[in-house]
Amino acid sequence: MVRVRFAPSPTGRLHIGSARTALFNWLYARAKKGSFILRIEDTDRERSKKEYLDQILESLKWLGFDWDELYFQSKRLDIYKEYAQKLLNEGKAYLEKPEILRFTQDTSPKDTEQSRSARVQKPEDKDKRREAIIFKVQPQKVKIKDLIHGEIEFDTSVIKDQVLIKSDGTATYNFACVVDDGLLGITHVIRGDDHISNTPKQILLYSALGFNTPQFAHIPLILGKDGSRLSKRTGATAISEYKALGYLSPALVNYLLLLGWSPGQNREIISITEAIKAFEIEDVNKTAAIFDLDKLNWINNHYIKESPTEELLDLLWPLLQKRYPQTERSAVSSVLKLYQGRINNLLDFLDWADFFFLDEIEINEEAKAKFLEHDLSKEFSLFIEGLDKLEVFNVENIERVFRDLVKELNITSRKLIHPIRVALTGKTIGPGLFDVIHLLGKERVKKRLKKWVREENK
RNA sequence: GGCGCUAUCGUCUAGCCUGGCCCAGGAUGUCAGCUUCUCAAGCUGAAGACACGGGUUCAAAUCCCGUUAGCGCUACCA
Repeated sequence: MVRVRFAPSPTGRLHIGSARTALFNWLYARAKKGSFILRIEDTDRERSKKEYLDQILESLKWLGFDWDELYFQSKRLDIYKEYAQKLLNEGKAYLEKPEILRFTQDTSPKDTEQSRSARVQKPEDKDKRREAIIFKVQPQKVKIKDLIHGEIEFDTSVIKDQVLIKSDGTATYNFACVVDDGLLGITHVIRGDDHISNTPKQILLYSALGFNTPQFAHIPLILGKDGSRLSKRTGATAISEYKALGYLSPALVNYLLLLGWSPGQNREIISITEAIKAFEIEDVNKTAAIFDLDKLNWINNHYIKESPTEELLDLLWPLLQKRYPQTERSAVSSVLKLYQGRINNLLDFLDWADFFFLDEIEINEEAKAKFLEHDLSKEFSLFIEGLDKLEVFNVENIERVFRDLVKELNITSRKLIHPIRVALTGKTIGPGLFDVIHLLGKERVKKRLKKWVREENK
């Protein structure tokens, strides 16, 4: 029975990279009909926050990654101590006073003056601090058979003795991780590339503790546009941000799937159910991938285009109410339909279709200069007259009125179409003009056109 | 510094294990054309890559060695 886990720490929102780790774990569990376990690594009291926990859980749900079991490390502190004590009793670990380490260890390049002083305890804490429990690292060769990278060999003689329990009584990441993975019977550890170097330390711990060592699969990291680690600087990084921007969950999952894995047959669009069938962890790439918003947009556009309008409206509705509170839901559907396939995300719609929701539209200055600079009083008045005569105000009739008028005036249709669009929407881009006129309704169209008719013609 | 990971179009990738079908396929993005009332979509086309250097071989993107570059770890963070 396959048992995998995803172990986020609630020190921030769910990151794109973490989400992909979660995805591959979840996918593997579902593909192998195993269990997907969620473990919250909240041992760092200072940085762990309830709101982040809620956010992470919500994001995972939104993406559709349901979990079978849930654990909190903060509730397992005694267990870690117990196992550390066991190693102590067996002579595999020893106690050490906090002071000693501080002055013998400062050899790493990143160990600046600042981080060093940050680590030094405050004098008043001194008495409260107990000795740390340290694991004795035996020099040996450790071989990992990584499902993605193949065989990796480490010489543990270059690894320092590892702290198991810090002098504040809490467990370190590497120790808590191994105790939990061992106790929870994790069979496959699927995690980010950046943990490869932690693996030999953990393997030593597994055997010292008498646990079975799980299989490892280290998936590559996701990088930002500039090739550095994905950070705020390079764009949105949290899943919740993409949700807020109006990206569809299946689209985002589809995109994440394509990052480092390929379903074969040159397929780009794949549903999660199909992915479960086709997924093999061994097929995951070894190379770090750059997060490309253009392609995400393309995929999202595709999913929006394919979605039933009503379903899309369900997703859009909360955003819409926020921006245009007066709107009636039943009126939106037909507008949205015209924009499906034109927008890359739901937020685009709110911007592009604003003229439909606002009474006073904002006219783009450039568009105005280009299409409304000369007097169109005559054309607009005649068009309004034509519309007024219509018994049935539908797209067909509107177009007929327009075509007749153009013929009568002996001008090309584009000479009039663009100015009317700008007058009605404030923009040069948008859906077909006759659809727009029909959607806005006769009264609003007349009102907006009349604004451009000079007094003497009214 | 030490240890480790990685290296195919700008980007995501197929091919690599099992050398020839690859003067490297697809997608996205870019550019051009068609369509058209604009935008988007759609269709057609163009440009665009095996990091570098050595081997092995009749034959190398694919196997071997080296170099370079990027990244990770090297914490009483996770």
